[in-house]
Amino acid sequence: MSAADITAAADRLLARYGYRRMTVDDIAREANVGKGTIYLSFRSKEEVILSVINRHIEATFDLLRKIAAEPRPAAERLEDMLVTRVLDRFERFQPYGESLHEMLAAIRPALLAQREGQLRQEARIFGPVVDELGGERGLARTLLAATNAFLPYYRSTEELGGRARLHREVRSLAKLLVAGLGASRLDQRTLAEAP
Amino acid sequence: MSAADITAAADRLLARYGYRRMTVDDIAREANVGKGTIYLSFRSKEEVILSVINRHIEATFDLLRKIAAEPRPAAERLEDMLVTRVLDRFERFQPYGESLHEMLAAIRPALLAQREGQLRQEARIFGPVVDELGGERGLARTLLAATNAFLPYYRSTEELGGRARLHREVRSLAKLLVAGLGASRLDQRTLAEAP
DNA sequence: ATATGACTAAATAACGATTTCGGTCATTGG
DNA sequence: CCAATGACCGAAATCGTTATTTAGTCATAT
Repeated sequence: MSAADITAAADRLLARYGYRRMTVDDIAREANVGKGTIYLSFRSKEEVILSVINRHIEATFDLLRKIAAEPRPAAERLEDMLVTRVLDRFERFQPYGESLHEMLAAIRPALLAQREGQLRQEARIFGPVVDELGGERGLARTLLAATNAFLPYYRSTEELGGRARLHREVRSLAKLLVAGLGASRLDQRTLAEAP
Repeated sequence: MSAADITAAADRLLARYGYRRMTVDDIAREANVGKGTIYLSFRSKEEVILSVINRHIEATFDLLRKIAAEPRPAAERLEDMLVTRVLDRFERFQPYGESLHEMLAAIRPALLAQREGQLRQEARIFGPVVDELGGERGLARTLLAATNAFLPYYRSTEELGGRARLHREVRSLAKLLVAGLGASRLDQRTLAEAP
């Protein structure tokens, strides 16, 4: 029951103080539980942080699934999904400010360990919509790779520019990618052969 | 006359020892000049490193210009340019191994300061070829953004996987982007309106 | 002029003393 | 009973200080 409470408490503290100056005792106090209680739900402090991050990522995935199921042309849905993938993540991690990178750096190995699984999961959300358009199986992964450079994980918040600029750039890219997907349906052979 | 020699010497040392354990005295010894001589051509150690990096980047730009000028269909040229942009950079920075990131981190501010200019320069190389295909002015920048996630600057060498995998992924993305560009020519309006 | 390397100030490492913090576990109160 | 706790432990971070290294300068030499 308290696992979610602990995660929520850690999230609040992360946004306020950043990773370095958030101790396990702090989390316990903020969540109104004893320190030991945290270790009934999590194996380590790192796992608590990971849980915070994953909650955000899962929330974005939910949004993507919702868009994927909307009754609109697949092209529109796919474009919006790509934009949402980037913008929702941006908005979710914006509050952590520059301390985000300190945090990501601190748990980098664990993050990398699960990144592949998460990409696979995300590809599974995009897959069916890609299917509706032109079909090549691996293209969902390609779409993700193309938009990855806009994620906070890769660029610092300031490098991403303001929300408005990011929105413009990623929208433009999304349109281009969807257009390419549409075209590839007409000309499958060109895309199939990869040296 | 010796500026190039110094840059070359620094490059050799960087690949061998990494950034941290390469002193200005080391560079002077390797280049067979006195330490003071280095400061006749460069304002600081940082500028020497920057010069090493820029030499590589310029070399890649030369390759791109060459491809842009080849007597082939614009679509083929553009696709190869995108692949080359990523793969040539990969091969050039591969030798530095993991010490690359330590180096990039050390001179990050200077790097960021010139990044915008370099992107503009690169966009100017891609621009004409994009024009030949479908034309939208800003799309060159979009193409660069889409392939940025594959550059060593953003991912660690190991995250990029082996050369073969990187090649496959970026080729696939390049084909998709070029296809999209071709399609956008037929349907300009869709791409023009960005919220 | 041009190049140099001894010199200096500043950064970085080394080190031990001290504090902080993640994780455990014997105790407790519901 | 046993889920929850917080005092406790050792490892790791931090600090204050000294020793060493190194980036950058400049008087001198070629």
